[in-house]
Amino acid sequence: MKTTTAPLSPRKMPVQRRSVATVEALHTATIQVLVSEGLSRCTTTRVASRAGMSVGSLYQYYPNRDALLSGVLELHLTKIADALDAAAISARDKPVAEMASAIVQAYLCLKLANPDESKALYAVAAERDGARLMGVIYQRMVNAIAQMLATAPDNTFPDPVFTAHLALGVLTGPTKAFLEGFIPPGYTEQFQTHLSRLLAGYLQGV
Amino acid sequence: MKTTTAPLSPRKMPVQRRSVATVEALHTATIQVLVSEGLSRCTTTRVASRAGMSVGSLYQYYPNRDALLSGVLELHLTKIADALDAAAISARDKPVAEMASAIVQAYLCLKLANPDESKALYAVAAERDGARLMGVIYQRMVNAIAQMLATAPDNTFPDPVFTAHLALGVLTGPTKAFLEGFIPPGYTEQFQTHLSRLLAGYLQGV
Amino acid sequence: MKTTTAPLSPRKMPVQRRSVATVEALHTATIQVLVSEGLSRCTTTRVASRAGMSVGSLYQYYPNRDALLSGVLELHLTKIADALDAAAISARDKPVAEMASAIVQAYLCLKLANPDESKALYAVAAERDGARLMGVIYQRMVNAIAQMLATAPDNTFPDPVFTAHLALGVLTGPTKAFLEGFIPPGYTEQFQTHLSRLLAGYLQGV
Amino acid sequence: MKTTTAPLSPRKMPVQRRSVATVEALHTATIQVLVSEGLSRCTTTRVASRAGMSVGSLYQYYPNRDALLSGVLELHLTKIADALDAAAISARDKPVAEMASAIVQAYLCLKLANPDESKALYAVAAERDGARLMGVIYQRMVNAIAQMLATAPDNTFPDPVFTAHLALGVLTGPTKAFLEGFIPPGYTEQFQTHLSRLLAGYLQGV
DNA sequence: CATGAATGAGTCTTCATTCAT
DNA sequence: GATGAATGAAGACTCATTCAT
Repeated sequence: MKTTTAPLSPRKMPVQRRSVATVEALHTATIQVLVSEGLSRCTTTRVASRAGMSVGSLYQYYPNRDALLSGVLELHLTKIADALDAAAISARDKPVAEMASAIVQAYLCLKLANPDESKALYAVAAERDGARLMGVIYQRMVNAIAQMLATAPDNTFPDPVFTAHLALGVLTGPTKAFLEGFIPPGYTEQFQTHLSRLLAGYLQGV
Repeated sequence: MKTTTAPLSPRKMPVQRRSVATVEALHTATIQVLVSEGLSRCTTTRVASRAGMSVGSLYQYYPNRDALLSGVLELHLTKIADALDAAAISARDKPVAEMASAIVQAYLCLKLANPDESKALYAVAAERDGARLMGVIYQRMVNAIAQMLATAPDNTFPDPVFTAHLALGVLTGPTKAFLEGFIPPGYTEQFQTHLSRLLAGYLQGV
Repeated sequence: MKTTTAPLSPRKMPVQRRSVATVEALHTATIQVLVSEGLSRCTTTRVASRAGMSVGSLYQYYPNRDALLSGVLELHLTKIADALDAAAISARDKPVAEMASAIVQAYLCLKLANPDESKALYAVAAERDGARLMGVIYQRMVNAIAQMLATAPDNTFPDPVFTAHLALGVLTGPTKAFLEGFIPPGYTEQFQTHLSRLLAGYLQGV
Repeated sequence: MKTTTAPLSPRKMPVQRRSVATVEALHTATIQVLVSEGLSRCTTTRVASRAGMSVGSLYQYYPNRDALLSGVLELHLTKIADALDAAAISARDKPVAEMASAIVQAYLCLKLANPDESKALYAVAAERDGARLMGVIYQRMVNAIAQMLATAPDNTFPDPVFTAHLALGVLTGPTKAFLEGFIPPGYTEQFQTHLSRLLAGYLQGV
């Protein structure tokens, strides 16, 4: 499928290339099925056929349904953690207000970029395996934030990790409400502004 | 469901009593199974037998599995919304700092009282039907908060509903992290203090 | 299915009665499918439908396919071991020639009574789980024979267990050939006679 | 299968050499997989990869899974039948005691040489196709023994074929018990002696 | 009303086999 | 010829739901 015949090094790449394309197709299909049918009706067969392949092929790339779901979730969470990481590093030694808006921006930017994906994955993250994964990535993000906070020139945090926990919670909570559609989409602008302000306020006041 | 009619005729009492007890047993059992087996393995048979009855009896009280799950979730969410409602009403006309701690207190008090229940229900809330329900209750809570905010003597909110959205997000986000065990349980004390301060800071600064 | 409405104690028996009948139906069906389709095509669905029930019902009685197959095999082997046991006990203190014909008779009697069953189960016994089971029952039979041999008035066996092993092998080997149809069915008479004589000869000569 | 033509043209040699080697590799791999995974998990892919080749290549040598399994079984049985044949021919005109030990020796020698192989193939022989094959080879062996018996100088067999059947059964039964590990390996020595004596006794007494 | 056996649709997963490269 | 990805039929097993007792 999708035999993107590259002009360069046409020999060995195909294997890699096809794999990557296939995996991507599966990810996309998984999210589509998740969105359109919900987690419990997101079956391997359905995902495979939405991805334009047979079940058998799906199992060539993922050992089982959980692995597929976890894989998709992991990719999503990793992208966000990476972005947050990068933002947290860039914002080191900046005033806390800038730190706040840096991570809010990084987090929202990705989350709101693919709202469907984000929303669909909440259910996956809530299941057994998903929660485990969440925990791991969550810690990564907390650490990134904590380390950033420790460099703040205009404030000293007695317990940066704990503060980071709250900061991350402040990010995730309202964002989820936004993605679930509880907060009307018209508020997008304000949403980001307020979140930054809210977070900055907290960080300054600790 | 099955609103066994008014408590007028005393002859019906026993029946209703039994019903209520049974429904309660089912709720408890559901949560236990949810905790021990996870959502996907939370089957009607398992719930029924954990509740000490037969599947058939379960279906006397709930028309199907989804209704059972929704029922449990609804009860949980309603309790919280009620508590929040009450707190929001009590805190009217108080300074925003008091408002903040009032709703934080009300929310946390219930959520942390049955952490297992709360945690188990995240998965239920993430599925189709659960999300619908969440939306409804969420709006209730937002409204409660918004109306409270409108009475604040020390601040005027240009858009109380929007502010309420953020406020609620601030409550849910960190709390979820806490319940999932991402934030170590040792922080319980600090957690509530910081959450109140965080929220108060925001409400004062809007 | 097969509501053998007994006249006596109609209340609680049904559960037992139905179970027994159902299990029996499953055993019979299993053997029929084994005979007609072979082990690899002996699927749970096929067995269930041959037994006149749904797959689900089958799984109410056996946790999985292996358990079903093992169950059928076990019943078969146990019947034989029981018969052999009894024969071996009866033949204690008898001359070895009588011992020989006693166990040959007991073994053949059952094996040849249901040749289809016996034959069909060879494949089951050859698979993983079957072999384990075989080992257990085999030891039982060896012990029964060995203990019988130890009481022989006209011979002393230096190692009755080992002799019993060979004796049992002498029973199983030719019998299998017979059941598989390698030895023409016309020889039934002679078969038993020769087997007894063969065994007696060995036991006398040790 | 695929009887790669005679060794006349030397140009073909390499090809044939490769074929033979490949087939051998497949046989070995099949037995290894059989031993380690059991018959039902002995898949073409697994066998191929254990043999260091791709599934596709396997299908170059065998039209399907059954053919592979049958091929391996056939080779095994043929080796034994050949050995028995040879022994039976060599023992012609010898006293029955010598005949007995000749065929016992020939049979056991091969069977015990590769106990894993022998044991693994019992399951294959028990399935549909295997049983057919068994029948064919079994007849060959019976005939070989019968013809040998007919030349015995010290006994006259009224029905040499029938006697051969029993004789062969006496070989296979205890041997299987031995290979399955039911008879402790320590008895190897005695096993052969007793088997010979047992068989000789029978042949003399007919 | 309670019970729990029966049902069978629907899942996940495996594997023999093919065929484009 | 070799390769191994793709296919999809088929099998094991589960579970929501019903209904006879």
